[in-house]
Amino acid sequence: MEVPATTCRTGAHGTLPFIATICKVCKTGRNIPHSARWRGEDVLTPRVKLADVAKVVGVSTATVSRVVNGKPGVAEATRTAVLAGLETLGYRIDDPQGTHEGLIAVMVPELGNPTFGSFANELVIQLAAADRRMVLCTSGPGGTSEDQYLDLLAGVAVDGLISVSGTAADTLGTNDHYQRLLAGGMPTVFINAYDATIPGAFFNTSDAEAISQSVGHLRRYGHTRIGLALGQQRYLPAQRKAEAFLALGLPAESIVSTIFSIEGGQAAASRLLDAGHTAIVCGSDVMALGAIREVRSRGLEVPDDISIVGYDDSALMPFTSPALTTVRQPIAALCQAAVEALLSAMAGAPADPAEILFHPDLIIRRSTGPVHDR
Amino acid sequence: MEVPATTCRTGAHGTLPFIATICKVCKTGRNIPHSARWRGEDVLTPRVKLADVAKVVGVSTATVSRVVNGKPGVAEATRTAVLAGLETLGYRIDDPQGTHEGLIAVMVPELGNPTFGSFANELVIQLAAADRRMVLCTSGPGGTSEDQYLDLLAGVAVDGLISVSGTAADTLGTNDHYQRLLAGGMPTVFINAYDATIPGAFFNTSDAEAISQSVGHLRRYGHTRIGLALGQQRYLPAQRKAEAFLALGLPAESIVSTIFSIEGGQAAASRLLDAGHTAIVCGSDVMALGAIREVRSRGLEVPDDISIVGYDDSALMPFTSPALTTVRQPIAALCQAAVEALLSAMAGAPADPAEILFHPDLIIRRSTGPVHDR
DNA sequence: CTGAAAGCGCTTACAG
DNA sequence: CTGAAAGCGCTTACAG
Repeated sequence: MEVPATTCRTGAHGTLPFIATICKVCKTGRNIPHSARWRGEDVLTPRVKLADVAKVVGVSTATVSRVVNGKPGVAEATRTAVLAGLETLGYRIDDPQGTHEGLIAVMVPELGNPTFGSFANELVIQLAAADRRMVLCTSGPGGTSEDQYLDLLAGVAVDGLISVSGTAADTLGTNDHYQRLLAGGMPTVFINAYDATIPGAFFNTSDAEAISQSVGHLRRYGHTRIGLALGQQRYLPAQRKAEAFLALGLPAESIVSTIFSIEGGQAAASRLLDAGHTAIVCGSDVMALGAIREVRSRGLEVPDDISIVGYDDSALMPFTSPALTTVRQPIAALCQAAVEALLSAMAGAPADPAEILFHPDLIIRRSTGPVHDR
Repeated sequence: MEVPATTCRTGAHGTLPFIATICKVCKTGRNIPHSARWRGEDVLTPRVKLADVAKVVGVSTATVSRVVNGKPGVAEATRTAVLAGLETLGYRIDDPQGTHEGLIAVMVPELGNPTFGSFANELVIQLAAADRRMVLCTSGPGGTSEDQYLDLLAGVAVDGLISVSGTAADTLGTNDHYQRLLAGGMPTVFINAYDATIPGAFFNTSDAEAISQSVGHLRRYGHTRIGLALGQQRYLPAQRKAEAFLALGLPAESIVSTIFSIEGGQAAASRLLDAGHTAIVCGSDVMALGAIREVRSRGLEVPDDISIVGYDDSALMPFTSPALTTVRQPIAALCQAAVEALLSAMAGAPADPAEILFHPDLIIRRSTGPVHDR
């Protein structure tokens, strides 16, 4: 099998680094696509023509053409014979968009946070049940950006998009890519994001509810100096949690924004502990683990000295030390609603721009307890 | 924008459930692909023809054709003018394979196990550094099967494949799909799998080394009744760990195979504890957490009564109760080697079928301790 | 229902 | 280096 030259179609823009790459200058691929090779097509033997099939079956090319294109006015017997001929000769229909089975793309931030893995898992299952295939686009720091993925999707046969905690949750920055995709009619649905300028369907866990459950639980244990450790303030869930926190009569000084990671949780906890808080509500379970680490690094104990509440109820949280009290996102319900909305959008239903809030559940484990004055 | 009818091209096989689905009977899509809509093409206005461009630029269709196809023998000035004309009129080249930028597909089992999330994260980063885009195919129970994904890949523009702990690690069952892809020249690379009948490159963590480190550590603590809790025996890593275990002089009765999950770990531990073992080496961290749960459910403590060793050193294991002693897979090194091999295969380097073993590290935390006779 | 033939969009020797 | 013209594979009125 001959390896085709690795230049773009024009041949004018130098050699391309890899086979089947498109040329950055003219956006054109090579003449013989590399993918044709592993599809098992022999690029050297000419492909089957309509005329070949017509000759074998003993009909005109017109008739074969009609069958291939599903035009009416072909006797059933003839159609069957032609279909058989197409099959045996291996005639391939030229589909510029790439014939495919309604592939769904799912955008998720980095998979380091197990919650996003759970969303992905739940979505494959739900989509598989609807006989859909899903492909995951993970961005994450150091990886491919969400915008790069969205550009990519324009060149790949994708029929629907589910975005989980994506840039549409980022209150800074524009969502041009999503705007363009939606304007073009790409069925799209969002989980844990909201952008009023995007006419999409948004399915979110209620941050207000999560905060009120967490704070209520701590107050019942007698805590009054309650801190809130959040990730980047530019993300909507962080903003909403902060608002809900203030709405409960707690002071703005008790809110610390760092980043959504173990280190971020530890840093936020450090400042909140310095300020004399006896309980900390965290923006994610991962941050909560960082907060616990900070408490212990000071020779204190959770929950004897300090209570910690997480958010997400991600996998394995029952096994942490101590088992984490946290607010469970209703992942299955969220995914089910999102998939349903996506499928109906794909079926042509008119877009119904709205935000639907889902109620979380407080899962009480061992990281919270009665206040203990220090 | 008109929504096209949702029937296949032949129109003879009933209505398709969704727009842009292919017909199960004739494998044909509809006439107007749905994807054309969100790409912003107006399906109702005819597309730009070569002749249109020729007229505007003031050359013959032959010249435009030459430029589009990169044929030689066009004056540079003419070529530039034509390229400009193509651009302004928005002429689109019909690329049946879908022009794309060398997309890489990564197959991973379910993301419930954080280790697979870590592999995915590491691979996006490494591929992004090489200016490659990656798309994740998660199988997992209840989801889309690996074989379904592999079939799908034949219809999508994918230029390379990395399979992590896939069916090629399954010693039962055939790997026809991989065989076909590889035979067709699809650049493919495997992580944590091995199938001698596949002429691919395999990058694996040494199971023998992992077991010998774990057992050695426990023996140093005085344990002699050491059990091994594994997942399905059909998977190669389970088989290899069992072999290594026996090679260390430990009895076959001390090996229990269940499944790779918390429940599997718990069930295996239950049988091993009944048989009087004082330490259990597990096939994954997730199984180890199940084993710890079983120990505790019997009123015993880890590591005071029973020592537990995990495998993977997945995310968050330092935060479990107790922090898990485990064997760390060298994920970064494994991914780096796999990506390098894949890129060179994509660049046309001859396939180099071989298995390369990577050495793991024992991470000693708090779930292991001196033997304590019961 | 079917085919001969005209037509369409693109490519490619051939002539200059 | 460029265009007129023949050719290719497919589609589509039109005639029967």
